[in-house]
Amino acid sequence: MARTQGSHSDITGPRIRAAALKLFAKDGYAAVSMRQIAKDVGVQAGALYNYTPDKQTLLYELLRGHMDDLLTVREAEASGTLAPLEALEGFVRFHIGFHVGRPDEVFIAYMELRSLEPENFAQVEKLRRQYEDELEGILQRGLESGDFAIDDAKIATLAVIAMLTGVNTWYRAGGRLSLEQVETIYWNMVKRAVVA
Amino acid sequence: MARTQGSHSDITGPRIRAAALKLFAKDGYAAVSMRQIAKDVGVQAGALYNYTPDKQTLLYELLRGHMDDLLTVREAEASGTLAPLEALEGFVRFHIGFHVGRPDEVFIAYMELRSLEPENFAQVEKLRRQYEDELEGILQRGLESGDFAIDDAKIATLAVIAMLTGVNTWYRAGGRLSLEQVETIYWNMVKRAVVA
DNA sequence: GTCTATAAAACGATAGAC
DNA sequence: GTCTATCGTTTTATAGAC
Repeated sequence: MARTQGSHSDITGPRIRAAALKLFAKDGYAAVSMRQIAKDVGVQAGALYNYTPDKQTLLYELLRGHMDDLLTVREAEASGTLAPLEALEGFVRFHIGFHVGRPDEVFIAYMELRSLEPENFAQVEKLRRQYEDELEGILQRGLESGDFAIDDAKIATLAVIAMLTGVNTWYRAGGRLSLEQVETIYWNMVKRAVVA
Repeated sequence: MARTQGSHSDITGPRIRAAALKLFAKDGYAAVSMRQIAKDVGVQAGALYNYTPDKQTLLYELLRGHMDDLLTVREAEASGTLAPLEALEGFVRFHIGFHVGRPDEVFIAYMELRSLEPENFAQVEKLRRQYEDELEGILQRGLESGDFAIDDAKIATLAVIAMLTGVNTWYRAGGRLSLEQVETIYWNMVKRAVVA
């Protein structure tokens, strides 16, 4: 007989977040009900409220956690002492590698920003801006050193990030190209687009 | 006294589509109720069903109409006789100009694809693919003629479109750069990224 | 900590009067 | 063609038993 009641506080919390992440990515925050999340986890809807005060907080914590991960992992890998060209290559390869490894998180981080209430939106937006600022700094340094030839560092930043994040719309592990090959193809395009 | 009843078939239909477009873009299809759309138009919810059989069809017709516009306008402007370089420049400038002029349509065409039921999704997706194929053809021709130096025409297609569509996330008419300047900045980046 | 049960509100869609 | 009224369902969130 399967147990239908009992204490599972250690595992139910993460399972709720995993289910919410998967369902929000597939159907969108507004289209997913708390009952669907509960069913996916294997508990009744009321039990979810032992782990989150409401649905909005559940979304916010997913997006906030994703941005925290992004900045933490990036900080551990980045080096401030590289020349602009090497710094840019490092950023491009990092961005692709990090993002293709977390397709659901990346998808909701982009698609569900508007589902956040204003205060939550502002928090997440600040972190996203912080991430973009690193790339803009690299491009600006390369522009001033003469290594890069771009018309506008801010626009180039947004253009490069849009191009790189687009990988997630088609890349699937196990396809005809390895991750390293994909990184190299995109790095070649970025390099040619901005390097003098 | 404002009239509260009467016949307005000529204008109510377009007003419903305009309101739905605006609200879907702002809050997302699933988060917008028929009552909200009706309120924005200035009619009662029941009246909407004189113009659309259901909410899903309303979304489908918006997305379908946008893709039809895109392909129709593009067909009128495109020329099959240009050399790869000129054809590519024409595509880049067209894409940016068309998309920044229709921010709400572009936004829902991308964000609400998943809100379409399978048959509707397939229809819209086919048109999107058709649009991408023109760019892929230009890049493939340039690759074969030796005008372009890219690793993979399909990936370059997706990379260029992702980069160009990203303009919509930040461009606003009346900002510090004119549309023509923005087009030129992006064309410079695309040109350098793919031209041999 | 999870269950069952339910409160209170909102939803998509329809019926019938005018 | 639009209105009012409503049906039947689903929603988020809570209360209280275990």
